[in-house]
Amino acid sequence: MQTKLTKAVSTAISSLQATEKLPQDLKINFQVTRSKDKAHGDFACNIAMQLAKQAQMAPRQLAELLVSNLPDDGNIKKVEIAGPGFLNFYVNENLHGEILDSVLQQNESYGLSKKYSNKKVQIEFVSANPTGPLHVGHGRGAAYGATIANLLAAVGYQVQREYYVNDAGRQIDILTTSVWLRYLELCDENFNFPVNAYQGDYIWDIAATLHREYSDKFLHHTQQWMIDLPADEPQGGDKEVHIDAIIKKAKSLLGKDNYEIFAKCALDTITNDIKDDLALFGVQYDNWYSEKSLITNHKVQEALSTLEKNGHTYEKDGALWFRSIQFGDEKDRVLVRENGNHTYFASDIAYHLDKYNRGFDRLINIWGADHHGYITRIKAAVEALGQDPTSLNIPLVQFANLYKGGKKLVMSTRSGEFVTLRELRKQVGKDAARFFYVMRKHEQHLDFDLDLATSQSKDNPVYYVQYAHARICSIFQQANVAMQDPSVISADNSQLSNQHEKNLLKLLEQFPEHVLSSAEKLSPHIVVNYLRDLANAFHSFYNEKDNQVISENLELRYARLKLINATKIVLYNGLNLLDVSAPQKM
RNA sequence: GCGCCCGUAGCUCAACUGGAUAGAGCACCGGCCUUCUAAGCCGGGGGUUGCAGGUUCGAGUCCUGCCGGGCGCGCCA
Repeated sequence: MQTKLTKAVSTAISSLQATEKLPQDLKINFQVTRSKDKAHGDFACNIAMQLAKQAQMAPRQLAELLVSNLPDDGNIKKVEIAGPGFLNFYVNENLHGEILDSVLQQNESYGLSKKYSNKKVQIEFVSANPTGPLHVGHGRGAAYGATIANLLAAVGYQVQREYYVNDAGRQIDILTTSVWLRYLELCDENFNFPVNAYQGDYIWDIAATLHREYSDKFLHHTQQWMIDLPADEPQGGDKEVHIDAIIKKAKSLLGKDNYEIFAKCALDTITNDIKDDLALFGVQYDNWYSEKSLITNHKVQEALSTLEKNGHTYEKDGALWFRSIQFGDEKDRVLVRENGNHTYFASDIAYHLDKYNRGFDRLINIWGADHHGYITRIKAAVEALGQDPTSLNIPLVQFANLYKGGKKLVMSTRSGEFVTLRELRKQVGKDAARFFYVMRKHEQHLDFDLDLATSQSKDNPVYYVQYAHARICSIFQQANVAMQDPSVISADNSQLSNQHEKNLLKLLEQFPEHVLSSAEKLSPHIVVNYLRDLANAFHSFYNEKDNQVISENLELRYARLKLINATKIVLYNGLNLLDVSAPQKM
């Protein structure tokens, strides 16, 4: 309908231009939008105000001219000129509730569209370092990413969901060494556990697994590796230097193969834990991509060669640099260090090149807000590789602050002080957590009140929507009618005439638009807000005594069953996009 | 110091990317259950959209400068 009206207005302009009532060279950029207020018709158009100056006419006068030149269209019932010069359209849509037939017919696919069906998108999210369990901060990225993926799929995209596993680099060495040290403690060795090692209990668990399997096989007495060790922080030393020295000792004492046993066990245990955790959170991935594989498959080398070949690099101070200033970055960046090791940035470039080589039209990286300084850099690299940087979107997800007892909780992975995603899910349930996380704009800070979320009370907004769904199911049960009953399917839509019913019809019709804009703006909260509106419209309808669905009047009864059946379908489809369940009973 | 994000009702957030009288939930006050689930509905109070300018038919939204909060500025990952 919106596009029809847009076209009608355009035609009016052209015909006015043809008769030279309007100048030829107009900058035209107008919108037809749904009116917020019923008094402003169904749709509103701002064209007259936009063109007033260019046409050298008063907006209202221009509006009248436009109205009289609108093509004859059966859809338009009435046009009013209002306010400063809005065209308010009253349209002949949905007068008889035709929308219900499409909803029932399309059922689970109502709301889906094919607008982007020729596009392949990859969405990479969470990608937390596999050095510990996911915490509530990761939860937001997980919920947001999974929902975005659902939304993009709903508008036709072929979607691949990917997790980039940072299984290379120093943090993995720290992890491995932390496990080994805990293992030594299980062998009854005594020493001060380094402050910079991972402190969480899960490290004990991994160490215990290895100790059960190998007993004291990897035991090296403390005296062996303590000698010549630089002091740790509490002893007035540098914690980074201290841990690096222990890593070095661990590698040499254990030998490559045995060290690898610790590394692999730690990595596998944690990665599997993350996989399980996400799966229980309703988040499924199509691909887990290993950072290490980039190195073993020489992809980092390839990416660097490409950059070098295109003249985007130079050597300075013994290091290889990327000329990112040329692409708008504030300074050039190191790719290969003086010591010959490539930087994380270099492998990230290789990773992105590989993504493009896999044939995606569009890439979406969901990052935590603390990575924002990294965006220009990676986009610069993408451009230097000959790709269009606008095909890479990087929505930033702001942190979720946790509150308990009115106090903000401070979290840190290294110290092991954090609330895990698993814990949160156990306390509030998957549905509430998923819903809560995407209720707000992603670039907005989110205050997660644990007391509220765990209260299982009516304050929890997810219940409101689910309750509407459950109520509808219950009515069908009371009426003892199947949702697919022919009397429901073929019920007479024109029975539905009061304000509550019309409201519902209007909202049902808008669902596909909201899914579309939610997907295009990468903003799940649009769907969330829509579902709340729809649930509200249903609850209002339900509470009106005159709206008793199970009415003595059978024609009316079936028409209303049809109406609430369509409402149920849309509630279900909407919740499904959020991976939130739609219970039959509550 | 430089850069990015944010500032809207007592609290948590919307506002269709520049549109008409800035809307919801929570909290507060008052109504509605012998009739399809009261985890619900209806009504009410509550605002100089951080401050000051600017751009235009029109600004919460855009530009400038302040104030306040978050984050980032490594040959770390």
